[in-house]
Amino acid sequence: MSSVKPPKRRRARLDRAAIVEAADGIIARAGPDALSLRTVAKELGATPMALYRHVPDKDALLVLVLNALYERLPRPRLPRDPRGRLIALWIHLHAGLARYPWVVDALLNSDTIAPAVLPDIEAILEASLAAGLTLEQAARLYRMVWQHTVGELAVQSATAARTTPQKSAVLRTMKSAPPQRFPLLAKAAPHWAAVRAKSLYRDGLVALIDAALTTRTCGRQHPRP
Amino acid sequence: MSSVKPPKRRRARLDRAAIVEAADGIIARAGPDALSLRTVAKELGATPMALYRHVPDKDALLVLVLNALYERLPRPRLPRDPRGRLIALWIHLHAGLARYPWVVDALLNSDTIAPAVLPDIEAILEASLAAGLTLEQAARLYRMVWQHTVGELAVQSATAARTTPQKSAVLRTMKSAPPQRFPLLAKAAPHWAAVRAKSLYRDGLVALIDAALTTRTCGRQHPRP
DNA sequence: ACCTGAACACCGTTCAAGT
DNA sequence: ACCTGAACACCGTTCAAGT
Repeated sequence: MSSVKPPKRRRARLDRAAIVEAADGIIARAGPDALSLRTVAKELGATPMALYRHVPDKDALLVLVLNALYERLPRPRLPRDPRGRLIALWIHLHAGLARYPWVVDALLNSDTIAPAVLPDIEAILEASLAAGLTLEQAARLYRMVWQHTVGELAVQSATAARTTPQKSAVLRTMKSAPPQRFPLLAKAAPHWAAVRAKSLYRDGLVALIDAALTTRTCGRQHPRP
Repeated sequence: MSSVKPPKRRRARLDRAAIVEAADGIIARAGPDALSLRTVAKELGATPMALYRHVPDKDALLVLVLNALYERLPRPRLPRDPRGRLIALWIHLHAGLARYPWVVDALLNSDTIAPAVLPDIEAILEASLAAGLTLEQAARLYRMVWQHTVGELAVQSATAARTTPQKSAVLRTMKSAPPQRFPLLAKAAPHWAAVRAKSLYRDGLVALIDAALTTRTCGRQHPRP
C-alpha cells in the first residue's frame, strides 16, 4: 500500500474570520484597550506575526471587527418619505458605530469604509436625490452629517469612559470659575451635567438635514412629492 | 570674609513654561507624532522623569500647549447681534483648535478645558441668552456645537494627514463598487473628492444655531431686537 | 504557503535613590 | 526640592529563518 500524498494542503491554522472573532471576543470581555495584535495572537495560540498573513495591520483588523458587527445588526424599517428615510438611515449608521466608537479613529486613520455600510451609503444618496438634492449637494450633506456623527461618537464615548461623572475636571473648572468674571459659567454648571446625560445626535442630525433640504428663507420650502 | 549661604535657593533648571515651549517647538519642527515626554526631556537636556515635577502627565502637557497657542491668538471682532456673535465666537474657537487638532483627543480623554478659552465660553453663553435661549437651552446648544466642532476637526485633520489624496482607500472603494448594485456611489465619487477640499464647518454651525434659535415651525421666528 | 523567534525602535509611568 | 537611573509593562512592525 503506497502512501500517496493527498493533493489538498494542510489547512492553515489561522484565517481571517477566526482572527476577527478572537478580536471581537477580547473586546467583549476585556474592553478595547486590551486589544493588541499580541493579545489576539495569544488567544489563538499563535505569534503576533502570524496575523500579518491574514490581515494588513491593526487598523484594518478594527475595521473588520466593525464590519462583522454591522452585518449582524438588524435592518431598520425605512419610512417612505425621503427625509424620514435619510434620518432613519443615519440613526442606524450611528447606532452601529456607537457600539464600537473607538473604531472611528481607525476608520479615519486608514481612510477606509467597512464594506457592510456601502448599501446604507447608497440608500442615503438615493434618499437625498429623492428629496430633491443634486448629487453634489447630497455628497456635501453626507460629509457634513458624517462629521457630525464622528463628533458625537467621540464626545459621547469619552464621557462614557469616565466612570465617576461627579469629579469631571471640566465641571470642576466651571464651578470654580470666579463668578464675578464668569457669572454664566458657574450658573450653567448644573445644566452641563444634565445635558451630558442624553444624546443630542438626533436633534443635530435633523437640523443639518432640514437646513440642506429647505432653503434658508423660511417662506420657500423644498417641494415634497 | 565669611561666606554666608544666600537664602534664595538655586533656581530649578526646569519649569512649566520651558517645558511647554519645548513641546511647542518639537511640534512645530517635527510634527505632533514626534512629541513624547522623552523627546521633550532630551530637548531640555533632562530626564523624562524630571518633567513629572512640573506637569501631571502627557495629556495635561498637550492641553497646556493648546492653551499657550490660544492665548497668542488675536481676538476676533464680534458683531453686535447675538446670532452673529455666536457664529463668530465658534469660528474663532474652531480656528484655534484647528491649528492643533490632535489636542482634541487629549481634551476629551482628560475631560479638561484650556483655561484660555473660558472667556469665550462665557461669551458664547452670554450671546445665547441675548438671543433668547434659556440657560439650559444654551448649554444644550453649546454641547451640540462642541460635538460638531470635534467631528469636523477629526475628519479634517485625518484628511489633511493623507499626503496623496488620489489614492484614498475610501474613494477607491466607491469607484470600484459594482455600478449595478451601487449606481449612485460610483457616480458620486468625483463629487466626494471635491467636497473634501473645502471646510463645511461654517455651514453646519449656522444650521445648528439657527435650528436652536428659531422654532421648527417656519412661521414663528425668534424675535430679534 | 504559513508560521516562528528574535529584534528594532519606541511608548508612558513608577519606584527608589541621589544631591 | 529637584532630578537621575533603572526598570516595568507594554506597543506595532520588520526581517531572516524555519518547516
